[in-house]
Amino acid sequence: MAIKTKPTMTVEKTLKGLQTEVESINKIAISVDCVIFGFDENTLKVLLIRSDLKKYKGKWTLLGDLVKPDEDLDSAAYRVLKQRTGMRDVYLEQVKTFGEVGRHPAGRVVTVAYCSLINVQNHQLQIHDNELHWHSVDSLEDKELGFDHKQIFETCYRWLQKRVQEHPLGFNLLPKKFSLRELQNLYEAILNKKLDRRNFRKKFFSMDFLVDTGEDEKNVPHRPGKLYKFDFEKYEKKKKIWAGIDF
Amino acid sequence: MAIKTKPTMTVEKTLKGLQTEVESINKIAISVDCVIFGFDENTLKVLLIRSDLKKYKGKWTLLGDLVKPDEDLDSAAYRVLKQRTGMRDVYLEQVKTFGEVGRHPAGRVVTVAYCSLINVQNHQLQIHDNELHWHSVDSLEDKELGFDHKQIFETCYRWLQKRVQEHPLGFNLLPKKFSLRELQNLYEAILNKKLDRRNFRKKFFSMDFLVDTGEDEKNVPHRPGKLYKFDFEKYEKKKKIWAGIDF
DNA sequence: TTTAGAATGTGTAAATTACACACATTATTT
DNA sequence: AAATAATGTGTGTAATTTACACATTCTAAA
Repeated sequence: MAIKTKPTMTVEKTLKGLQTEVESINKIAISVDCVIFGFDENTLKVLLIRSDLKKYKGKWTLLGDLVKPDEDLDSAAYRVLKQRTGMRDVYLEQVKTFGEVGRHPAGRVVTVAYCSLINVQNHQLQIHDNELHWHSVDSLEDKELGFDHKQIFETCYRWLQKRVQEHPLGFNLLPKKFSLRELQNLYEAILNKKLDRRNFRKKFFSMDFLVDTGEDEKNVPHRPGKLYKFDFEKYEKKKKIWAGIDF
Repeated sequence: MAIKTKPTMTVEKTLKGLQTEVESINKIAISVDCVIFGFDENTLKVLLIRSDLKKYKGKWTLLGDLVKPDEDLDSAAYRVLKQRTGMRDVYLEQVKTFGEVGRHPAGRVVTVAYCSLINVQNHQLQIHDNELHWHSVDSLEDKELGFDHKQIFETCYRWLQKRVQEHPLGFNLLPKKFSLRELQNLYEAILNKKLDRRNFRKKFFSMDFLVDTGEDEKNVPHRPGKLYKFDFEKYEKKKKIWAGIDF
């Protein structure tokens, strides 16, 4: 290909000059917002907090905070998570950035949305704020959220629905050891549809990442199922390259 | 689930107060960077420009700019694209945000990466900057880019490879009317592997979104192929819900 | 202790989809 | 007119997905 070009004066910017430019223009703040999913009572839930902003008084919002000047984006998201839930070592992944001019009433704030998956069983006692609550994903359908957080939530939820079918994220929502019924309940809750039990089992067994712990469920009012754990190491070694055109 | 909670003093922030907080903290600038793909001479290419920063003199970089305080992120990306290539109505989608503390030498700059796909044929005369050039994706492998742009490019390229198999983006890289060979060449270039011609055709015909224009290729030194166009409207109506657990 | 209930655990046949593969056709060029 | 080079099409096989039913095991209640 022949691109027609003509020489131009190239103005070389100095580091100093650009620094000034940066400082003069940065009237934009940046924040992170976490869509924190949990799975409990066979229901997919999201952690929300009451807005501390008068304008949105009474409205539920995602957990978020401004990013500090010397802080990585991921670290900021992680900090929010730790501060609000007391949890460490949780699954956290960036999903999308929302930056419409009018999205925040206090001025220009661009926010980076993160999706987090936590195991509610291990950590339920660590939440100490009265205004922090789990909401079933279903119940959000007709709930208004503050800011553009409804839109952010929906983006992250759709992201999760797709992602969970291609990567083994779901296990982050379960205890280390889980029964296949629990796993299926989780997938049914996330995807919001019934799955065939036998085919579901076949699918997961054929992937060959589930390890039989030798233990059974305890305290269930019926025949206990076997408990499995997910072999992340084996998965990392064997994971597939995506292939196949399909739309 | 019973979350143990205790009442806390909730400090209600006023809009004014938060505004001050935002202003005091916003030492972070935000930019957009565009990974602009084109397809020419059966090769996937990326549009790069010479860094205007002394530190990266001589290095190629992505096209980007700081986001203005009163400008949406998407608009900023679109502006960069229009300014540098003179093109309108192009495919543009946000991919990921990069915000590590040390990523920019001039200070803290968080950048939102966009992927753009353009039809080189329609627009090749619009590029007027001598320091703006197409680089084959292959050739980037052993080229150093300025800033963290190599990483950004790689993220966007992998994103494209996956995305193009699930959504009809690819057509944005081709003329409105194209032969199946061109389409296959495109996919082979993006995915960097040979595909079976018959199965490729079968696949696309069975999706039933290709419309026979009745025209043939012109000026080819062999039997001309039929020209097709993609029926985006039909696609929008019929598009599938993704299904199938697989990892 | 017996029985009813409820969930676990397993196999197979049919249908669909993916893959490998070969030859006749059509236009161009010499 | 013949050689070349790419287009255009079909079929058999393997792999995957889907639909579907019954015996087993443990719990809880009678």
